[in-house]
Amino acid sequence: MERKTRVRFAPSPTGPLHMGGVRTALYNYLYAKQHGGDFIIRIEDTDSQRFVPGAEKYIIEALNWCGIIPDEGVDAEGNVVETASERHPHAPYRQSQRRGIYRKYAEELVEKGFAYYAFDTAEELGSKRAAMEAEGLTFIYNGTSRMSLRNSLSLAESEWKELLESRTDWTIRFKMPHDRVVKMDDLIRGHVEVNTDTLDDKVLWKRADELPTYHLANIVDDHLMEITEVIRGEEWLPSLPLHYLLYEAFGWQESMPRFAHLSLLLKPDGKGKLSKRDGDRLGFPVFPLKWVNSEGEVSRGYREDGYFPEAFVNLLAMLGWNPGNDQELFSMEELVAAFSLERVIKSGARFNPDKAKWYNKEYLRKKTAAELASLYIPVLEEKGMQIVDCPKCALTAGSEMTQQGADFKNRIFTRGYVERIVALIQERASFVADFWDIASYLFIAPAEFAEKDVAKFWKEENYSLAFQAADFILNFEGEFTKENLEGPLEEYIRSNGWPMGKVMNCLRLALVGASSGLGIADIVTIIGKAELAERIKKIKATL
RNA sequence: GGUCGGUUCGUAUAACGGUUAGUACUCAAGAUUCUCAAUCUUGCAAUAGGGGUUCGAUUCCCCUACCGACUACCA
Repeated sequence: MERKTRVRFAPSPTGPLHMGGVRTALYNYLYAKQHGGDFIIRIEDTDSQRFVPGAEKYIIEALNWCGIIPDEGVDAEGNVVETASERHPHAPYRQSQRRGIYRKYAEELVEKGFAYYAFDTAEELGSKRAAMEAEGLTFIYNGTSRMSLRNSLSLAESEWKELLESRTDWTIRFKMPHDRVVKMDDLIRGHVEVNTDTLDDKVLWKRADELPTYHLANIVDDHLMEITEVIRGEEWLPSLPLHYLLYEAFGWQESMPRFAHLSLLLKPDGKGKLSKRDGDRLGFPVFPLKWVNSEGEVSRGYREDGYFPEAFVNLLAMLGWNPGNDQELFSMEELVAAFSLERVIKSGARFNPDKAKWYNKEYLRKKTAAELASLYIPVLEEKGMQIVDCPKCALTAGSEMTQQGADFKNRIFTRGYVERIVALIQERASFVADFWDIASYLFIAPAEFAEKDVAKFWKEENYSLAFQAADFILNFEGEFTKENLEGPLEEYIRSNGWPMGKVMNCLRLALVGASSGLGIADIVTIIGKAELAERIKKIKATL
C-alpha cells in the first residue's frame, strides 16, 4: 500500500523555537518535499500551564523566514487553521481545539483493557516518589505498584465508579504490559528493543483539563492526519515503545508511521545541549528570530544578527547531516534533492559559531550589489546619510553632487554610489553590519586617526611625499577610474624613487584614519577629487 | 540509580573490512599586494581504552570509560 508522504512538525507553544527545533522542522520539510509529500504543522498546546502568548506566532514566523512553508496547518496569512476545509481536511491543527476528539479514544482503551482510571493525586504520587527515593529506590507507576495505588484496577468497581462521578481530578493511564519486549525500528538508529517492565503507566488523559497528554494526542493526531513518517528529536526515543504499544492497542499498526529520531544540538564548548545561555556567553544567537520574554529579557535572533535565511538553513542542514561528498553550500532546492535520513548522523552535533559565520560570509559573497545596497541603505540612513535614487530631485540649494554620486558636505549619496562600494567590500565582510566598520571613510572623513599607525607612518619625510602624490592624483587628466589611475600613480612614486609603502600608507592614513583599508586608487576614485582635496586640505591645516 | 542512545583532528564530518585516515571551519607559517582584507600554498591536529572475530579492523561483536536523552497529571 503506497501512501502519500505526510510528515508533521509539532511544536509546543511554550516559548521561542530553538535552532534545534528549526532543524527538526527543516528535516521534516526536506523529507516531505523530496517525496512529493506534505509538510504539516500542528500546534501541541495541551499543557495549559506552560502556554506562552506569542510563541505560536513566533514559531510560524520563524519557519516562514527560513522558507519552511507548511502545506497544511497554516493558512496563507500565517494563521493556524481552525476549521476543516477542502484544502485543510484535517483541521483544526491546534490540539486545544481538538480536545473533543481525544476522550473517546482514551475511553476506548479503557474498555479494551489497555488503560484504566487512576485517582491518585499528583501530590500523593509526589510524596510516594520522594519517600522511595529517600531509601534509594525508584518509584514507578506500573505493574509493580499499580495494585497498591488507587485506580480502577485496584479498587472495587462500586468504589472507583463513585470516584469517577464525584471527582474531577482523575486521569486515564496506559496499562503497561508485563515483561514484554517491544521491538522497534528507527530510520536513523536502526533496531531498538526495550522491555516493558522498565516503563511506566503513562497518563493519557487528564480529567482536570479535559485534555490528553502528549502521548495520546500525538498518536491520535498522527493517525487521523495520516502521518507516514515521524521525524522528531531524540528526547522522544524513550517513549517510542509506549507509542508502538498505543498504535497496537488501537489496532492501527498497519498505518503506523515510521520513526526517525534526530540527535541533539550540543554546546560549542563544555558539556550538554545547546542553550540560550551559551549564546549569551559566547555571543551568538540560538533562536532564529529575536524574542523578548514576559520579563523583558531579550534573546537575539539570527535574523536580527544579520544572517541570511539561506545561510541559516544551510548551516542547520549540515549540523547532523551530510551529502556524502564535499559539497557544503546548498540552496533549499539542492537540499530537497540531496537530503536523506540514512545520512543523518546518530551522535549529537556540537554547534560551531565560527562555521556559522563562514556560511553567512559565503552567502554574502553571492549577493548582487543591488541586493546588498538595499540591505545596507537602512544602516547608512541610521548613521545620518541620505541615500537617493535620483540625485537632482533630492538636492537642496547650494549642495553639490559629484560625478561619483556623492555630496559629502550634505551627506547625500546616490544608490549607485552605495552599490559601487558594497561590490568592492563584500568579500571583506561576513555581515552587512560589517560594512560600516570596513569602509565608513567612503561616506565621511575620518574623525580619528589610529594612534599606532600615526606613530608608524606620520612623519614629515613621508607625508610631504604623500601630499605630492595627492597632487599628482588631483592633476590626473585621464578618465578618473581605478584602472586608469593605478599604474601611473605607482609609476609616479617609483620614478621619483620614493618608498611606495610609506607614501601609500601615509596617504591612506590621511584619507581613512588608519593604515588599513582599500587600495589608494580605489579610495580616491570612489570619493572623487573634490573630497580628496578637501581631506588633504583639512590635514594640512592641522600641521 | 535504572532504561535507551551515542563516541574519527579543537569543531562539523568522509572513508559503509584493505586509503600515506580525506574535506571544511578555526589556528599558524609562507606567497602576493601600497596596508588591511580577500586569494593561493603549506602546516598543526583524530579513529576513547581493553578484549575478541578476521589474512586484515575506524568499520563487526563484547566489556570498560566518557557523553547525552529519558525516568511529571511537560512537551
